[in-house]
Amino acid sequence: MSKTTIQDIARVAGVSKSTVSRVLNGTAAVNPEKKAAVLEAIDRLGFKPNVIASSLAGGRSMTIGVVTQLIGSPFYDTIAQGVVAELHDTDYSPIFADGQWQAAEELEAIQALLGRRVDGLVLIGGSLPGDEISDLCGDLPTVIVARQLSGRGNICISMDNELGSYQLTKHLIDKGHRKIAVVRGLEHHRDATDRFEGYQRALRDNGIGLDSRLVYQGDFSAESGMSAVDKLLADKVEFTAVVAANDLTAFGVRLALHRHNVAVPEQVSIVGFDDQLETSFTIPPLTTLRQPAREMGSQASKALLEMIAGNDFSSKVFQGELVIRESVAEIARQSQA
Amino acid sequence: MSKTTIQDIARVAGVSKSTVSRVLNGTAAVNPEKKAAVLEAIDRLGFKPNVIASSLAGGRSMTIGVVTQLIGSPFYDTIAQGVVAELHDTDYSPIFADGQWQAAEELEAIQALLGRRVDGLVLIGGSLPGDEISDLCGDLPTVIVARQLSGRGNICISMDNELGSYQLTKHLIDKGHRKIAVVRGLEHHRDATDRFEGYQRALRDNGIGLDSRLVYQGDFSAESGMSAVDKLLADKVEFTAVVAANDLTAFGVRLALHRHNVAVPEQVSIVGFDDQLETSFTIPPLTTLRQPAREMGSQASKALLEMIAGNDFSSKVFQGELVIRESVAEIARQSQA
DNA sequence: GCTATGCTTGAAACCGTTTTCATAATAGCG
DNA sequence: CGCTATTATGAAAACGGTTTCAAGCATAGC
Repeated sequence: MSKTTIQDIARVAGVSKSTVSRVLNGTAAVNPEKKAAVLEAIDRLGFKPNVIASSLAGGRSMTIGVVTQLIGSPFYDTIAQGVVAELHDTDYSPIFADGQWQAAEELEAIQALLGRRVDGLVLIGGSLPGDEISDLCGDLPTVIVARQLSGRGNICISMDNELGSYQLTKHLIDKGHRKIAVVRGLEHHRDATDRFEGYQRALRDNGIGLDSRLVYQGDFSAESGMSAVDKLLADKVEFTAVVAANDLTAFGVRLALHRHNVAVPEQVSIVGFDDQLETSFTIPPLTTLRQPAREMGSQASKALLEMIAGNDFSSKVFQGELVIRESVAEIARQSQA
Repeated sequence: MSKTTIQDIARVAGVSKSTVSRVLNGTAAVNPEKKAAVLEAIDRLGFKPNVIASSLAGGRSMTIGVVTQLIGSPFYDTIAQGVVAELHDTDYSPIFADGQWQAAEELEAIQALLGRRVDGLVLIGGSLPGDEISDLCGDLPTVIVARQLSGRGNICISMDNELGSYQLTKHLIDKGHRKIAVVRGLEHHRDATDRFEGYQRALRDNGIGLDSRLVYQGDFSAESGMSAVDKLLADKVEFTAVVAANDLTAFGVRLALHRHNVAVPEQVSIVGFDDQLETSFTIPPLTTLRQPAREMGSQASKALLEMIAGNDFSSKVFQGELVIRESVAEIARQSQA
């Protein structure tokens, strides 16, 4: 909390403010002696430049706006961490605002950030329409993570959810499964619908018809996984595997199965989506699809930095990685749950 | 990204900058007609005040520094969410900097934040000595969360880890357990040592001697939980329960036990610490101690806001809540694992 | 020895607000 | 109706830097 200003340094070092500013930013050569004097004054007075003043004068706030959707999901949290981590040894600081998965809140969050004159914006998830984003942000460097937006010129760092889910389902099919239940994620959530598409495509590609009794509308929660199993069992629909909307849902599925005394993976196989930390330690360890969340976050920051530097950057879609653990069993062609 | 300034508004509305500023902040009464004119101009030109300029002039940055320890722990993440959430509809924005659980980094993070002239600081966890913090922050409102610091005048929002662990261990003892293993958390980490203290006190209070073969030095990871069990079993030391440093460690313990075919809770009981989300869905659902992480975060913000407003605030220590699920079984006095 | 060139340097303008201060106008009061 | 107390308002001075501009000075070139 130094009350000393650049002016004080100038006086002590016997130079002008301009010169102090120049040694501070290295924007021009200064006489070594004067430079030394300035440096020594800075050190002696414990001077810390006021970033705010420098922002105002320089026209750049050296700050990056991050809008999150605070839902407490490990996936989104990890992305945010990647974003922050990548900014770590730059001169930019991340400043947060929450959108709460509601378009209105998100808009407000972005506007607040704009008011703070952030030099760039990273949007993690969210539900605001793409062109509204473009309108708001204008030519401000903006990156959207964990969301694919076809809108005009939006840069997105996203995941191929369809493919991931396809791979997962395909894996099950390869292991001999035919009656594969699915617990869908939140209705109208793009990730959820994409994943469901992948599930369907895998079925189609392998000549398996879509059985509507096997699809359950969940919401990414563990509870929805439990309900799905309860219903499946109550309705006496046969299934040998379930693809869950995400890992958390898979946890619910697994517990419900346990409650009903059906063995995993002997009687029913399960696959998740995300590869969150705990997933290696469930019983049995869960086969799932790893999303490179942290890397997506750091890519977003990198992209933003590039754009701020004037270079351009194009969207990037990551592919997940199938991580095979022990929740899927191979079954003989005609066995059932 | 409005390039329009308060000056433009003034011109359009036919008043002076001062008047515009006054209607913006309500700092003084202005003629209703002029006020209307100003408001209409603001609306028409889509004017958004430049927060940076206002910070510089006003001497307050309207920003709160948050230093995190990005370790990807759900507990700390949730605290951060609480902090952000509580700031949500104030005019303050949180600005993050990461300390990475290293004193040097933490110091740097705080200094960066100070350079940005934050109006308050919340430190989540961390390892910087208390008086160094006091030195750095001077009279800047500062709140430390998830850490107890006896230093001069530091405000802390913390958890009684000792008590929590005591309760957990006591619960086990009440259920008839006597040979209770413990997997300790990260060495030298205050939370870990406090929890170990609680474990010891519960033992002592119930006339049970401390058996060093039952204590394993872990590091809060799931892996350390697994190793602990492996070692216990390899050494053939008898135990009927294990208190894990946290939930994640408990997951590891549980999996290792499964690998060795020991039934939970029939043969061995487990308790965790944290009550993270997934904990309700493990097999069996884990008995643990709930830490009010989100609430701690929001309390921190509240405290800070109070302090900024000039009111004072005193430290607060939360008590966890024992949440009993199914990972602990009652055992007859002499049965063993 | 004199001018052209380049490098340092300080003065001053500027960034977009808030806030103080003085002034003009209005209201209150006897 | 005159005088004071109050209120509304604008001009101008901060806030703490960056940046433009012109001038000073030394060196190099011829």
